[in-house]
Amino acid sequence: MDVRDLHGWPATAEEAEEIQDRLRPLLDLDGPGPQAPRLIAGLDVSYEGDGGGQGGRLAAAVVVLDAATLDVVEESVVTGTAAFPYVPGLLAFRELPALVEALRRLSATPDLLVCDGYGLAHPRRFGLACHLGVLTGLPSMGIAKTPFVGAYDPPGERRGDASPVRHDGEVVGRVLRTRDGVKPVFVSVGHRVDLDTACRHALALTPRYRLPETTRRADRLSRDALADLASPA
DNA sequence: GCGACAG
DNA sequence: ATCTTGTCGC
Repeated sequence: MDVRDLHGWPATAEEAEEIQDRLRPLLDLDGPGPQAPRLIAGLDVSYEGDGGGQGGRLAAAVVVLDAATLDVVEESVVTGTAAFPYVPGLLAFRELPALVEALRRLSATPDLLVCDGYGLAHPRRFGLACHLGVLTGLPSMGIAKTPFVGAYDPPGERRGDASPVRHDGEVVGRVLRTRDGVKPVFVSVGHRVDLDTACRHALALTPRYRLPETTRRADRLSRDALADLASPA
């Protein structure tokens, strides 16, 4: 049983957008959110072949880290198929079923979910991080590698420097420099956490590299799972 | 009307 | 996301 059986699944972009509009009011944006989480989960999905259409093979990974040491506490990875074609703004409908299943197989309950992509900084204010937060009830946030919606001024060159991302007259996220002189990342809240707290977690998760350890670990795990699919050990 | 467009 | 060679820098 997966999320598609619970509420059906959109067959068209219009239906998908309706679902986002219907779930958005369920978001908790009051914050501040977890200040000292013990377990932080990273989520990522890898695709096989041309990862643009629907039905292609994929691997969804969740890696739970000890927030204090960034050591891996638990891993979960599932293979499946893309549940929707890639459409900017509708990424969640592609990856949600596999990600939710991977989360379901976890024995630990994370205090925070860190997604590879956006939360509130989304055309309809309901990116993947928001959707996962509402479905699980867990605090969630997104860290994306490239710009999507909104305008911003380039942040300063030092780690920790940041500037707001504005869209339709609202601050929907923050461009954050996680390493000195390296291209910044885009942080936005998902559910039950505020932007300041999300950025603090983003910095805590990047002691060495531009991308957070959560997504680095989940990316490697999902990639390896796909490789094993092609040529099992 | 014409581009741009998370992963 | 994935497909791919070489190249610059620590």
